[in-house]
Amino acid sequence: MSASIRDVAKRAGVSMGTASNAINKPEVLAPETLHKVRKAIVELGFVPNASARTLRAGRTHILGLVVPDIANPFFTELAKGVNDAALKAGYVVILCNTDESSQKEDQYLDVLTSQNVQGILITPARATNKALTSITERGIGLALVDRPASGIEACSVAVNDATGGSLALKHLVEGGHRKILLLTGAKSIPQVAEREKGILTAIAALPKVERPILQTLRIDAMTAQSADAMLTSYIDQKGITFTGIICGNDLIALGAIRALRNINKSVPEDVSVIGYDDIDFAANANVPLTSISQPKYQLGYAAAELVISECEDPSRHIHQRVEFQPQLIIRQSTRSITPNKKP
Amino acid sequence: MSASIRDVAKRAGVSMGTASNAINKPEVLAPETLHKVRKAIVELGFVPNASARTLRAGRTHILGLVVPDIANPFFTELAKGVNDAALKAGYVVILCNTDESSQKEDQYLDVLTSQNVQGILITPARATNKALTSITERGIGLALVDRPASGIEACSVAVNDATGGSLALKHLVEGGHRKILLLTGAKSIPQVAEREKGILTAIAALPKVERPILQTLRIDAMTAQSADAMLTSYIDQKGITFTGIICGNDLIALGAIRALRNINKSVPEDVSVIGYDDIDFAANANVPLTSISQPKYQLGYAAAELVISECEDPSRHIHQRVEFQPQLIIRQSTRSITPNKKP
DNA sequence: CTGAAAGCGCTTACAG
DNA sequence: CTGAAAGCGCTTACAG
Repeated sequence: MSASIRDVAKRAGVSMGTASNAINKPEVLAPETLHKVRKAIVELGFVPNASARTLRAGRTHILGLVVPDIANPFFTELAKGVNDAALKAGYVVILCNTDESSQKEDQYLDVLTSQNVQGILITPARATNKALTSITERGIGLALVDRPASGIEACSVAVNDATGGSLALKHLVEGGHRKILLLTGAKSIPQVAEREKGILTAIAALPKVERPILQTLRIDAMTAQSADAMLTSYIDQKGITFTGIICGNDLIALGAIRALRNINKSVPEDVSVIGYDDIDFAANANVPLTSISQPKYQLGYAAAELVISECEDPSRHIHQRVEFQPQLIIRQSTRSITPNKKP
Repeated sequence: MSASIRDVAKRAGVSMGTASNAINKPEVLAPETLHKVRKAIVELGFVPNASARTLRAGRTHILGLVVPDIANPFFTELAKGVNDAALKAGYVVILCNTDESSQKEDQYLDVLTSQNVQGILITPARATNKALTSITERGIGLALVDRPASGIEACSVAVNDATGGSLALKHLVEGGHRKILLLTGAKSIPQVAEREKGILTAIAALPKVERPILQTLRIDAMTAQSADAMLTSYIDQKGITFTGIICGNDLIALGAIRALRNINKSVPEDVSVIGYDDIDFAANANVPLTSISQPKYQLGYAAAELVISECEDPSRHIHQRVEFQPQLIIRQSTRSITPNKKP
């Protein structure tokens, strides 16, 4: 059997209470006593039993992270942020992958509840989930990630997608592009819709002479394959009626570049392509991708901090909405087509 | 405060022990008693406290998954497999990302221990970790993932890396390649060493005339960037002294292709390149990658099943080593340079 | 600064 | 079939 705090106390020649204090409130102990206890802890390889601790103190130090697709690099990075913030605060996180299924989501929410998690971080599969309210009612901390909290008493951490869309558009327009293709997914995806709104707003704000013509091509799945196939057939029918493409994400951008290459068009010489997300691979692609970067890691980190602060001091906690700003990362997949514009 | 089993007992007019039995061993109760207790449970909305239960009964239904880098698509897929298997069996998994740091690994191992996880799945950062033995000694189930168990009493699930290396080599040799560069990481990484062994074995088994000359270039990090930089300077000094490259993983392959492209060499026309892992992106790269595929998801799923079976019935459990076989996936980054060889 | 003692909520032998 | 009691391992007032 593994050592208990009783063994530690015995070995160090102190009481259990003192041994406990050595771990939880080292500052109240005399240095010598502390040293003795620590020595005993090391020698015995003592690890506190979390269940006992929880039972007494009422805190599990467990968080739940619920995401639609952990295979998506976006969520992977986010998960890393959550993990690091959690570890730093002495929390641990249970990972729940829902495959975009609301049913699996509810199932996980139940499991997390029965595990007495102190907080839950979630990017809901759908716009709303009524199960979420019962979470907060049970006194479990909650934070919405990559989606602003709407109609729910909770913290949220998100990135401004409208700004992101506008950044992409402005970059192309400043490069002299006036015929732009928007290659993206279904409008029912909140992020897609929001970015589109940003693009339209940015166009409206432009002086008339600079306003580009915007075509939109929606693809079924936000993957490279889908983008490649649909762009190819689009060009087949219409020809290349644009000088720049704004993509729904980096995978789509990569697919678009491949489609163009297959018909012997190169990027950025013939067409400029801009992605979204700035996934790790974007910088390492054959044509390093210009993209809109989102602070994925920070998104997770901030959300975890928020939930943890709620767990630590629920009474003083105030729900907040944190919003990050996306950032334009210029690499080699876009170029200016305005001759002699800048000095 | 939420109701405790004491409240239930009081309300039902029975003892706590009887109330407990109503939940855990309903068959030993008189039907009437059972009914009374159940009624009280419903009326009070009683939910058992998992920590108390665990403290007494000793099972948390929590698993820990420790990986070096969750951002690596290989481990992401693996994690999905683990999660799915766990959910199916009513377990939940705590994700631990070590960033290849042994220190972080030990830290997580401690946290998992103190959380009383019932089992741990781990791909250790280094060849051995003495902390692992103390895990099994504590009665925590253990499975080594993507690494055969050596010197440790535990289950393991791995892919035969020697076979993988040999598959890669044979593919190039069959394509007529006789000058091959092995572009990989440090030999201290078990997988790297094992694949290399497979390559050498395969060479030795070849008829003398077919035996290729093998050069080896080791890079610091198994990333595209590192591969690009080091291959570029290697070629700078020696020129292109090979017709094919076997890479340590797909990221390296992607970096190699970029390096070649920068000096106007194309793949596979000038040089054939073969990757390893067959990550999702491999198929969608600009030059779709020939690669050695590993059953990532299944690796995780199988390992989780093994650990869970150990948790469920430790006495009857027998440690086993599961080995999967890698598979050659031929795409467009390699080609045969033997003219008129095949009909 | 340290120790003795109560108790977190539950389960589990053990009597009866 | 049911109840009284011990105890899982820890933390936390409370004395001293």
